[in-house]
Order: sequence, then C-alpha cells, then structure tokens
Amino acid sequence: MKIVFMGTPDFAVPVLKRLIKEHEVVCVYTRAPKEAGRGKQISKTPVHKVAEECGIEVRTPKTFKDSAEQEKFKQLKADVAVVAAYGLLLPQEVITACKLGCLNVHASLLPRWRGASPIQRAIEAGDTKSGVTIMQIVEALDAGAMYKKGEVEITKDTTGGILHDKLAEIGADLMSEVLADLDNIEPEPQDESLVTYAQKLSKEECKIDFNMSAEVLERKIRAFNPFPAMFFEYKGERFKVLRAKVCDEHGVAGTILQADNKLVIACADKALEVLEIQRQGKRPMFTEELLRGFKFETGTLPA
RNA sequence: CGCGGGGUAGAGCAGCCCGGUAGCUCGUCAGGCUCAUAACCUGAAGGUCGUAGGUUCAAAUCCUUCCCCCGCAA
Repeated sequence: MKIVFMGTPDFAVPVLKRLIKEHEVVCVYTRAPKEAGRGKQISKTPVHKVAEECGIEVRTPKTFKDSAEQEKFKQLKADVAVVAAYGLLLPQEVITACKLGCLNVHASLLPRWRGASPIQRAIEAGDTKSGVTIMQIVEALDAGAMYKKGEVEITKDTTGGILHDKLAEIGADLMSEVLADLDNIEPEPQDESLVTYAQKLSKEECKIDFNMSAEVLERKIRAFNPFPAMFFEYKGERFKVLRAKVCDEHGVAGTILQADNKLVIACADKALEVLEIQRQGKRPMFTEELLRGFKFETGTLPA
C-alpha cells in the first residue's frame, strides 16, 4: 500500500520502520526541527532522522489549516495515512483525503487515557494493565472507533521507559496486522462512559511532595522514570529519585529517617526507601553507592 | 556562542578558592577473633589526580587546548 506516515517522537519510530519494511511509505510528516538539548542545537525529530536515512520525503508544516497544505497532502494520493504521536491536529479535509482513511496508534487501552501522556498516567494511577489501540482518526481527540488492541501487564517493576518501549513495539505489530486485514475488521466505537484523559506531564508535579502517601509517590517515581523523573532538593542540590520502594517505617513527612547504608524518607503514611538516585551533574547510581561518599543528615529535608 | 556541575585507587566522595609527602567511606587480599558470619580487630596491595601544553623551585590545586559524563532550560 501507499502510505503517508505522520509522527514525531521515539514512540513513533518502530511503527515507521515496520511500515517502511512492509509497504511503500511515500511521504513522512513530522514536527519541524527546533532548538533542543544542551547548547540549544537545532535538532530534527527522531522520525525525521529515520525518514531521511531511508530516503523518504519529509514535510514539516506548522499547521494544516491552510488549503495549500491540505492540497499537497491530497496530491500524494496515498491509500492510507498512519499517525503515531504526531503532535498536530488534523482537519477533516486531511482525515478523509486517503481512500482507506487515517489510522492512529495510541499508547493506551482506549477509551481509558485519551490524550498526551497515557503511558505514564496508567502507571501513576496504579492500573494493572496498559496497552496499545489502533483506531480511526476523527476530529475529536483520540475518540475514533477502534480496530484492534494489545495488552501489556503493569508490574511493580514496570517503569514509564520500559512500558514506552514495549508499547512502541506492540504498536508496530498491531498496525501491521490491521493494515494487512483492513477490509475485514469492523471498527468498534468507544464507550464514552469509560473515557478518561491523560493530562500532559508537567515539571511542577515532579517535585516530590512527601505529604503524599508512600504508595502514590512510588508509582509516580516509577511512572516518570526515566523522564521527566521525580526529584527532591537537599542543601540546594537536586536529587532525582529513579527507583524507590515503600517501607513500613513512620515519621514526620519529609524527615530523613535513615541515611547510613540506606536512604529512608518519611511520607504522609509509611516511608520511601530510595533505591536509585541521581545527584545533579552526576550519573544515575544505586543509593548505596552514593551513600559511601555522600552523606545525608537525618533530619528534615530543606525545601 | 542559552545557563551550570563533574572526570582523584575497583565503586562512591573529599581535597582545589589560599600551589608544598594522595585522603575518607566501602570493596579486594592476608592475618586475627568467633560455633559461625555479609559482624568485629590488625595489616597490605591498588593512583600517569580525563588529555595535551603553559606558569612555577614545586601543580590534583593557577592559566589554556581537546575529549568524555551529567543537571537546568527547551
């Protein structure tokens, strides 16, 4: 099939690669290169780089609102458009431009977790499973009828990063299967009564508030590993907490209870033992290692 | 030229401002204690202080080059 691919971050890359292998990808749409990273270098999106390596035309329109851009899209005369975390809303003219329509890979078991950060929100909420949904694109956000789903179990060891990578692979598999069998699958409408929305991640919510329960904080830490990562501040320095476990100790919230060979900090109930930590300017390491050279004092955490 | 931290023994850190014998916590090895131990005691090995230059009687420390890692911000 002739396919137009639209996507931006790493999550979209496995899907793109699979499509390139199995179909004719005639054009790739992605977000425009922008200043990013240390030194503020202009950098292309992960999808952009892969497309270029494969010699595929890349387009980076800022919007699809004007008819000239819509017309360029139509002129590709693709059979189907595949969208994976593209980052731009598509108008009706684009959605209906391809004869077999416009498919989307979404990293959740819809209708649960429509929106921007479904992977992390599922872990944060304590869901026991997550997954990928292949569905039709409609104008409303992530609201289209569903072709196929794939489930993944969320365990106590499932971090946002691990789940992200798994779902990206599963998404590639599922999209491949759906495209191969598109004529025979009847898309199923979403049950609107079960809809939840995954709010975009913000820096602000990454500052650890020890007045929350240890269970909730542990989930946030796991969900936001490796990005954007929960952190606390100690003597003006920032410490990212990459992994922690709930332990059955008690104290005034925010107090360091142990700091010799373990780092245990009291929360609203119970306490958190920090297992992996990253001091600002340093690489991530096991807490035990850091404690051999760096000493925390037991007492209250400075804000 | 976006802002900033770091590279010192196998690991984690201090020392650098104010040049003058390379330190700490742990690990490793040997011996001791012990019914025994990841516990305790004693001792030992292990370092071109990231790289290349410069200043100096003398550089981990001051100046410059380059390489590598990371935080913020995007």
